[in-house]
Amino acid sequence: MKLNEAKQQFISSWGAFGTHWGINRTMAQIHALLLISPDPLTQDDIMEDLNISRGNTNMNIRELINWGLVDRVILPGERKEFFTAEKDIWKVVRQIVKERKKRELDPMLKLLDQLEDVEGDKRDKHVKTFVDTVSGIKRLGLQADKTLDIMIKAEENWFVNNLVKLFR
Amino acid sequence: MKLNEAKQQFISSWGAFGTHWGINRTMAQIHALLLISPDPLTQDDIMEDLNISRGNTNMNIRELINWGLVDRVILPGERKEFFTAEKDIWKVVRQIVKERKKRELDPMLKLLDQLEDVEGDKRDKHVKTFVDTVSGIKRLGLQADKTLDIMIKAEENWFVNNLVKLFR
DNA sequence: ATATATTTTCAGTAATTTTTGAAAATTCAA
DNA sequence: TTGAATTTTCAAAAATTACTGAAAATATAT
Repeated sequence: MKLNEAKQQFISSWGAFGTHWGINRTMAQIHALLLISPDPLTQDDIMEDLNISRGNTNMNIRELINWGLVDRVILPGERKEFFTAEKDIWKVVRQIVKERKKRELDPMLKLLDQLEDVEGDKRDKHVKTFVDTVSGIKRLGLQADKTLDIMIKAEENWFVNNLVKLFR
Repeated sequence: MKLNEAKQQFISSWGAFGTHWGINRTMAQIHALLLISPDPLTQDDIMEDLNISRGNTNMNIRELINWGLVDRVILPGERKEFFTAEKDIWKVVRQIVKERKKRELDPMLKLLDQLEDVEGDKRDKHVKTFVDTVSGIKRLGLQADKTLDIMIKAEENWFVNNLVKLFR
């Protein structure tokens, strides 16, 4: 396969995967493009490569920066801003985990705490099933919380070596 | 908080969380409703509880069945079909992991395999960055694949006890 | 067999999300 | 300062995704 074809494939598939994970196609595609670009790109480079509008490009780059996946780079002597993505995939994954944990898991645990002490008689099966379900989810959520925290701090080698050995 | 209010909260939040993970709101809400229902429900029960149409209900129940999260139940003497959700959250999580792995991770690994042997000179930095990125993702993907396979087979206690002890 | 209850399908509609593009704001060099 | 280059914003349009409801198909009881 030629490089250009492969690049197209990669970008388009990365975009499709993104949509299965609640990430919009364009944001995922911009990320993909930057991942495989050896040098930083400008907004215009990205617009042209992906055939998208300036506004769209701008918004999604900003969002990627918020997620901590892309950095603004100022090149001396250049007027335009450049953008670059972290290339170390393990760092990327940890960053995504960190953000999603903060944005989703933490609030969910807070909610479950409130729901857990619903008033009512636990001998009522409706109350019982509700409380048991909520408690079960919370228990697993707390577990995940701990595990992910450690994962966020871990080095890849540490993770790979230890976790995989343990699980084997 | 009263039970009914708590139920509403739970269902609506579960739906919102779903949308962040590429699952449609209604499907997640039906799942939530069944999770907290002590007894199996009919399509009509679900329609009424969630205020959604028959068609919508039917399609999303079917989808939940495809995901292995909901079962059809025939109650003796009853004409209508009933539906029930697996209540053991650990089983639910394993089932979701299993399905998403099959639907997403496996195809992605297949694609990466193809992209990895793009033709071209690795001294060209464009080729090099592309291949390095793809290889890096593949390496992590294979790792995840192994880990998730073991997780799918694991008992909750086994998982919780061992993993958490290891990570502590 | 026939009638009735129940489930499934799917074309059309509605809601939501994403994208565009032009105007406004900002930055920077001279 | 001024003005050109660049970035940002956001209302309107387009695209995508989800939902409805009625008709068709299927199942069950008499």
